[in-house]
Amino acid sequence: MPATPNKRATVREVAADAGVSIATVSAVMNGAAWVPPDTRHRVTESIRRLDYRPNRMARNLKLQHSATVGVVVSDVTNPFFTEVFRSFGHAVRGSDLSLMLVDSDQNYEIGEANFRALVDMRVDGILLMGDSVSETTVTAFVHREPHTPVVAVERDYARAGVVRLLIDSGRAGYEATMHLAYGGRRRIGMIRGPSTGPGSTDYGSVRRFEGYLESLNAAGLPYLSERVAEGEPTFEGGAAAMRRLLEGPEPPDAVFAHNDLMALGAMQVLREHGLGVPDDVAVVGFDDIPMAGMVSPSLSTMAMPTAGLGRAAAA
Amino acid sequence: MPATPNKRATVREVAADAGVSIATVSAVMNGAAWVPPDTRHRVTESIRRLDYRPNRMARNLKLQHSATVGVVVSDVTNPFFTEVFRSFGHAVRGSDLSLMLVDSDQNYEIGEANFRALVDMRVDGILLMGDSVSETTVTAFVHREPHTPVVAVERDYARAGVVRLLIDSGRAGYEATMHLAYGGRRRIGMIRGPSTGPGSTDYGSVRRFEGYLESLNAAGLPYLSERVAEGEPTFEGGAAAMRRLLEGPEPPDAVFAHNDLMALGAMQVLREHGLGVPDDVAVVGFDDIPMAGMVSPSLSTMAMPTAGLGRAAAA
DNA sequence: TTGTACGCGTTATCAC
DNA sequence: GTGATAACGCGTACAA
Repeated sequence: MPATPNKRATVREVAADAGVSIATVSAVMNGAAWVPPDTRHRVTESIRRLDYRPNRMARNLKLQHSATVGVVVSDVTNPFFTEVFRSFGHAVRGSDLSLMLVDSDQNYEIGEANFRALVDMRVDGILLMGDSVSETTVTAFVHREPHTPVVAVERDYARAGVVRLLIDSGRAGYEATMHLAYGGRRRIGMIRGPSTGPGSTDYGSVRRFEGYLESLNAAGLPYLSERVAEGEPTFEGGAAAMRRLLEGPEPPDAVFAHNDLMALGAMQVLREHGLGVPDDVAVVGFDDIPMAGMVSPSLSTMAMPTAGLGRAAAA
Repeated sequence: MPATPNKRATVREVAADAGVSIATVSAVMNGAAWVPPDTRHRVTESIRRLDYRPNRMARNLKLQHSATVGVVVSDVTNPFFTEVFRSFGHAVRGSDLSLMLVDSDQNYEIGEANFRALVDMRVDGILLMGDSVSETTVTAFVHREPHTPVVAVERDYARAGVVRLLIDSGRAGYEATMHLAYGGRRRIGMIRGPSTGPGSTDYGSVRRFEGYLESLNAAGLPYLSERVAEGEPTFEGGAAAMRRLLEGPEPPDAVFAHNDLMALGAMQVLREHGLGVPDDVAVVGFDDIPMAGMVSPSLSTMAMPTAGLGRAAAA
């Protein structure tokens, strides 16, 4: 281990130690080719000995950027989001920017704060997952800072200049429901995401529901409002919604859930009620999180992550 | 929406707009009590109109801190970690510091890079979850910067001055195994975490195994090395380990897994092999992630998160 | 080739 | 009460 001084070294100290000027040190740090080998070596040695690391705040301030892309996610607990985050990380591996994740805990207020914090920190890009920052905030930012790319997953910031990564939720919802209808199910219910508050403006939230409706119609099945329950896009939200569905006079024999987390919650409740899955009630999820493979039958959709997100990293 | 100039406003512009000096603007921003109401109002108005937001980089540079605590996690995909992260977030809610999560993707190199990035960014605290940054790195940092608290979850940085949050893994491992023995199981195997590379220095990794051994001994059961398989602390790691366990001449009739993710992976494999859980093979996990409630029988341990972590936030 | 002086946007410390 | 001004640490023209 080096001499470990009590205070962190600055360029100036390194320069003094190496007997050169700060300009030279900076040149060495940035790998300028025109520094004489012996000088370069002396500087490198001093850097090592003093364990010098450039102050990132000062550097960022000067350079006007942070070499960082911020990711704000509405629910860090949702495996789908962490999975996308992970593949996004793979996509930017190699480029020297780092990824920072902030969690909004399903809360608009926190989401906004997170977004602003990222902006104030001069991140070089922002990735939005789930619904936790308002359209007006994003629009205002994109308008002011057209140079920093903003990409949103499954969220349709219509009027803003943001890159949108969308699954064809309408079609997927249609097919999921159709799959159930072909399976002979007649009382197909749906557990949908929030239609108000955080999550309500998710692209998928409305699209998947629309797909469900269309499918019902195509299959000649009636739409009954008591067959649809909504809730937070979480395990608990799905469980609560399922409970409500079970309270009706004629409980569904199949359920299409907004996402896998909700589907899992629903299955939990069904099991508690002694109902067999899929014998008594079939359940179809959405997102294809790894955990989905653990339970009986669960539809797999979605295909975006890595590929589409790698593109976003380019900007 | 305000006038939205193309460039972000600085203190100077606000000062000019309000007809005061930058010192006054700064005073207003920081809520200094001695600014006359009318002046304060004029400044506030300018701030609003110009949509001024202090440059966080400059602020941090001056203040020598970031009002941020960094969390480096070895596997963002592990629900246990995100769950702890979430409760940590709850604990610091209210205080005005923000949480930033970086993922090491089960990789020492990335983990080190993440750690350094956080350090260079002058975070006010670091939370380490899982094993992805070496002891020497942490020790060096703590030695140099004794003022910034470092807390590690389930990782024993013995010689460093870091706050350690540990579950009594030895005891839990003992009890989990004992539970299986009482249930009449004789061929109790274990799927343990890595004994080398990332994860190998996890406190729990060695402790849980020790607990398993002690329990075996206490129950008068033999320890057979072919009953123990190790792997990465992931779903896939658990699955692969289970497969290896099944290849032996006398497969186990019960398995204690290092964590829930591995336990889930093991159950998946058992199901593939047509083995009943827990009839043919009982499985006990560790961590009590929400998903654990989805499957047949799964031990619940651990109790730390919010409480213990709130304490760390204080520093 | 190397040294120097200035700017990045804030905050804090004095004079006025 | 308010306004200059000096840091904070780094990058970089520009001058030597």
